[in-house]
Amino acid sequence: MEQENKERLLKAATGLFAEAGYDKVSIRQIADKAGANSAMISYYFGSKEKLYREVVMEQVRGLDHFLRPAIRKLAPEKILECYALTLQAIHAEHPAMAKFVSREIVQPSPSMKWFIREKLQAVYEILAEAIACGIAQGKFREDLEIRSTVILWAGMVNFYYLAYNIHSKLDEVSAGKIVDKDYIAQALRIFLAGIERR
Amino acid sequence: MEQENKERLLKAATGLFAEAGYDKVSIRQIADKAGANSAMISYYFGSKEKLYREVVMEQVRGLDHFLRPAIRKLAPEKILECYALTLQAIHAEHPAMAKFVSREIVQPSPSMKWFIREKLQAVYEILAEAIACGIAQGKFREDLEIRSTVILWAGMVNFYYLAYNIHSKLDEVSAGKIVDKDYIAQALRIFLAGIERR
DNA sequence: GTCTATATTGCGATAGAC
DNA sequence: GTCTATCGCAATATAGAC
Repeated sequence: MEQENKERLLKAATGLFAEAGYDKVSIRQIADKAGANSAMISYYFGSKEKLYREVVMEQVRGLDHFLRPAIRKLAPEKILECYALTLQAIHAEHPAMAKFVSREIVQPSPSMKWFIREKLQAVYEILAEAIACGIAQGKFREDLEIRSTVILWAGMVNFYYLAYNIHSKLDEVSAGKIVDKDYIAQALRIFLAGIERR
Repeated sequence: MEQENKERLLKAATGLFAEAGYDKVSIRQIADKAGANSAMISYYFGSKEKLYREVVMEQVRGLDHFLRPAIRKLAPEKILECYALTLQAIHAEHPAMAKFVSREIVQPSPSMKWFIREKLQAVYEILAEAIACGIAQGKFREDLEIRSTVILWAGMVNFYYLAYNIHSKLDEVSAGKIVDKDYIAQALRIFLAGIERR
């Protein structure tokens, strides 16, 4: 019961930060949403920035699933798929989370640069290795420039979550919305068909 | 000579906003960079927000090249290419510009929502029509879900600029950087190969 | 641990001299 | 048109009572 407040603050902060970003959210808003006092943020986390840091770290930890050593042993196309599925899983757990991760990719908070850079570098290296490996195995086209190819795949996957608020409102005429799973599946189909050797 | 200050403020604001975003930039910073007085911002633009609005509008106007009526008459794959080239041109003119456009796509400023939505809707419709048209002409696969396909292409193009600061520092070991033109060319090759009917 | 009250800072905006 | 000085506000952080 004692730690309940801390947990509620963390949860409230996650939702608000994800929705509106660091600057647009005040510690009072967070405290209100958590049903706690704003002074509790300093008490538990030290400062708003440290709270934010904790939130981001918790979210980005979702990427660790993709960073398991076992991943590197998969077939190249499976590695690409796994990256997309990991982000999808993060997003499924809480619709605001992947947006969070993506936002930190685009504009890392100053105090988190080291952390983000380290994570992204690791993710990048696995994807780059997968592409290189696929080329070496004759599965992917030889003329692929590896770095661009990695960014392309990251773009196809991340942009969907980044722009979620926008595209979910576009084209409202047509029936139904895009389903995450279908989007990812189609992305993978198109990308693999696009880089496959023929 | 009289209007020089206004112009310099606009220029300084563009650079700073593009780099750090609206919230992280103060009117005093803008004035300093422009070598002007912060009171000049109210004088010329009315408020910080109106200055921002002017900056965004000027940047987003770059998209108008893509919104020319003549575009719709091009072949589907040419339309896709034109979208990418338009963003590339925006970016080439000033390395911070496309990032700007992309950021407003991801998180439109409250006061600009109407404007952004309108522009994006128009861009989206042209791209969606191009995809639909390509399918009808038997050029693209029939199983493509149009909305997802549009977002995929937008993602491939936009994410490159969004994440520019990051990926330009990744993989520093390898020689040279990715050239915008080459990235776009490869993106188009992969995407078209990925959606083409076979 | 929790709350109130407040210290402190930095911001956007403006009044008014020149 | 441009500058200085300052107002008013909102935000973070903290001291101190309970």
